[in-house]
Amino acid sequence: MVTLEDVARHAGVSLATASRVLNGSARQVGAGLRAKVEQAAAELGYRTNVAAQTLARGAGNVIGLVVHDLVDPYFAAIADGAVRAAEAHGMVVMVGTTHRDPAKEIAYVSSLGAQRARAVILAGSRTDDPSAAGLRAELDRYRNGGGRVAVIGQDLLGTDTVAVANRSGAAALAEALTAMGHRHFAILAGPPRLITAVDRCEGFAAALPGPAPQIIHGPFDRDGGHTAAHSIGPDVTCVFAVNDVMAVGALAAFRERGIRVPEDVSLAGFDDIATLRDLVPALTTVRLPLADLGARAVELALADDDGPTVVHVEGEVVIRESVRAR
Amino acid sequence: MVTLEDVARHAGVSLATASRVLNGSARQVGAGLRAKVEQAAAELGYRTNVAAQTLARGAGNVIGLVVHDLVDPYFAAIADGAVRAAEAHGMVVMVGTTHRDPAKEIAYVSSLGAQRARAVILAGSRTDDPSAAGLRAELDRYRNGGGRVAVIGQDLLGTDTVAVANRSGAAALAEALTAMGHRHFAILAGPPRLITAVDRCEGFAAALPGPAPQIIHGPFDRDGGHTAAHSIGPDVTCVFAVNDVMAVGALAAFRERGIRVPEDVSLAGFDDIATLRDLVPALTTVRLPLADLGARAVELALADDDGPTVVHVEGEVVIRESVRAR
DNA sequence: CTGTTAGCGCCTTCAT
DNA sequence: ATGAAGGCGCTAACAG
Repeated sequence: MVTLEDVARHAGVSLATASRVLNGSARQVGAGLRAKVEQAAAELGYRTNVAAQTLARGAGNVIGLVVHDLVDPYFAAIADGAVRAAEAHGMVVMVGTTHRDPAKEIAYVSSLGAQRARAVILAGSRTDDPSAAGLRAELDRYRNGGGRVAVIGQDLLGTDTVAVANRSGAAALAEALTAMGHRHFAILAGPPRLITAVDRCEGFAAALPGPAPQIIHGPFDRDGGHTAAHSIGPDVTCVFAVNDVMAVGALAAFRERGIRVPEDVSLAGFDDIATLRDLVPALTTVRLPLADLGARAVELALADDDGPTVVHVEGEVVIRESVRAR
Repeated sequence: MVTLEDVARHAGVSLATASRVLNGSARQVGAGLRAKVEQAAAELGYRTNVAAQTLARGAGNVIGLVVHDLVDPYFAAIADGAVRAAEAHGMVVMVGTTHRDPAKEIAYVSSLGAQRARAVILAGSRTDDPSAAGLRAELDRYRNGGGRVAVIGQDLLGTDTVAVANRSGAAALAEALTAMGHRHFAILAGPPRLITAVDRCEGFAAALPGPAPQIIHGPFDRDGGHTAAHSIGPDVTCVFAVNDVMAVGALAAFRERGIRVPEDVSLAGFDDIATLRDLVPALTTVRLPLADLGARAVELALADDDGPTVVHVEGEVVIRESVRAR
């Protein structure tokens, strides 16, 4: 491994000069020496040792991203946006997947702290229960060490956050559906303590003028939607799944039972997952700028503002074939 | 930031002892001191400084993963497997997305070299053209620096590789389709120089007993399949898209033109993307253990064998509704 | 503008 | 089993 010192010697300059041209920011080196150094570096095949650099500088160039599941297109899209934004800032991202295990989430934050990561981005909403205390403590520790934290979802950790307007988005969807003549709804509501799910569910229900909707809880994924769909009451004309992936599960369940969408029942989701755009019937949903969410979180975490900043992101109702007017 | 030295002082032991307790491998420290150190570390909230550790040890704990696009479920699944496997080895994964830009691929490998990454995993097949020379050079440099590299796809870089049996998988599919009575095929073949695409296309074509198939080139993604599908000849009874995502595009194109699948034409893909499992009609395809691909690549790269190891992975033909017997 | 010189935090022989 | 001391490769004041 060739070191900076090798380069300096080879170029006949001091270590400091070599450092300045190869890594330093303010370019205060004469053109002659600069060229010599650059050539020497090229000839020797020098590579910066990031570990040494990080140690000396006291700050690294990694951004940590913690998601539940990369296979879930929701998180994949967020990760994509985050990676792009990080790259634009000359940072690299380290991803951790928790598969919904709170302990792993904590472990990742801890690990990222050890890496002296510049920032950590948490995607996937925190569940409302006490186990979150551990995470909170770990995050505080991380921040005390000088790290920045940004959360995608809701503002409840007192950090920078990209807040998704789940309530109002769901409400807007409810209104659109109501305007199309629907009165009897069922909500595939997801886990009773998952804040994102609860917000969407409540926002939707609260905006309904007619009778209270049937609420069916279950897992936040495809199979959760599939299972929940089996419990839907007979007079329901429109089903709202709190995310697109669940809606897909519901769609499959309906198909299995010979229930046609949208002829027999209308169906709507939330997120507008791109990979699902070719589904038939096309899913009515609330579009979220997923990649943006990730990118903005990175921007927030990297901006050196003082207090926690909260950015609000609205969804947009998109009516497609899976819903039919009554 | 509390350092190891702080911990040592607080525990009344030497720096070396503290190091051995907190990070070293062979545990050669007395129970008494060990306890003291652990308590001190806990009280002070000590966190290993990975950068310092990496510098001192000369080797870090990061594995680099370079993919084209995290939003593509194919890569997302691979990334998922890689992250899990890495975690099992106490490593973390840094992902880079190239969005099919060869220059970015090189840049990432370079960056990972600077990070002294333990290994880099390259997913997404190398294109056959000369621009690959740059990548090759960069990889050699990386390996000369002591890094391991593993490739997912085909064995052509002389590195550890998880080789996907694209040819034989496609051939098996062709045979199955032929056995169902199909004779006139079209292949949505992807880019003419993308090895994975070419192998699948050729493997399929070579296994056909009847007339030569119509071959239509285009991008390797959803829109590529969509566009290519418009050029399909009138007598074709079965279409093979070289990956599932392209098949989805083709499906959409058929739908737009009122061509029914599988009544009017049969359709098959490759990969068996889980997210697409609920498509209607369900896609006939060749199943690949995607997450395994990523995990195995990590295992390969981490195993300290001597020469390059090549692991072969077979696909499995899965017949679903999108194909109908003639 | 360029060179000297301390560290950054940890690991690891080498003695004891 | 434990401690002392020299680096790992780079950056960042300080001097010239």
